Amino acid sequence: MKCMRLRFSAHCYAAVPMPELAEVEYYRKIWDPGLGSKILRVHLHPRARVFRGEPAESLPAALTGATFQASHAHGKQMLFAFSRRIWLGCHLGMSGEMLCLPPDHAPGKHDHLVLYTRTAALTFRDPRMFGRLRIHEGKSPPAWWSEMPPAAGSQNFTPAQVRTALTRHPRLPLKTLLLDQRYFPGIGNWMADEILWQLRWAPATPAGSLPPSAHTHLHRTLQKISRHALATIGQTWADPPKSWLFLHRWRDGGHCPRCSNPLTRADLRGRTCCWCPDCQG
DNA sequence: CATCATGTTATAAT
DNA sequence: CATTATAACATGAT
Repeated sequence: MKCMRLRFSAHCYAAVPMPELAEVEYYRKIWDPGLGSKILRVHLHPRARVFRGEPAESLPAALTGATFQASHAHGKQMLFAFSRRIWLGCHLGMSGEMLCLPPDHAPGKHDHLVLYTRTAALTFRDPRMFGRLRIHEGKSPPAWWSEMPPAAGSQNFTPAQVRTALTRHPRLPLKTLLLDQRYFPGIGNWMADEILWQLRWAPATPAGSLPPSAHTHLHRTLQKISRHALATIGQTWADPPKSWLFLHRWRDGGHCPRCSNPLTRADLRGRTCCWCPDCQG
């Protein structure tokens, strides 16, 4: 449970996995102790649903004897590079987790992939199996990786990218659109709520109803929140400031850190949404 | 036992 | 065809 966020409630601590942009960046680094090491053995989970159509059976032969060379994160995607031009893509889904365990670790019920080095067991664990592992062989990274648009924290993230999303989907609620990884890679449920709360915009606002001047505001807020989250959660799992919605939105009964009025939590297009009906009326 | 979960995707509907 | 809406996926915590 070491890698899970601990969150205080009235009577207990609860473990919560939260695989959005900054959390993914944090998890990416968990395998770092294995960098430069040779993979001595590969364990595959017999069910391995997380491989979904990938030739998982080929992995042990491909990776045994290979060297773990580098890791990258982009939005909610991770990419691990090995020698022999082998690449391993990883998405944490809803409950995925990377672990670096002792080299004698016996694979658990939800450990879908374990790479054993001399000193560590690099593990991908995912109880709900909404996560995904992908295999690629080649000199360059796979297309699904290279073709992703810039993430919101990146220098290359442009107001034009925001404008395209808003104009192409004018009837979608802003909250729903912000979760679309084709335009905003890495933005997940808490980040989308945070962005709209900081902008004081109602989550259900149709994307097409914003004036052009608002596109700039949205672009700026996306960048600010992404960069701040990467600098805190992404580095040390530290919480963002208490003045953000972040710490107040996880359960019913929370209060707006700006106006102290009760927050609303409700379903919006199939996802939990939290907002301040006063600030974001 | 019932409800809910911070993600994605196939399919249906507009 | 482009966009939008919904259900399904699997498991664990409360």
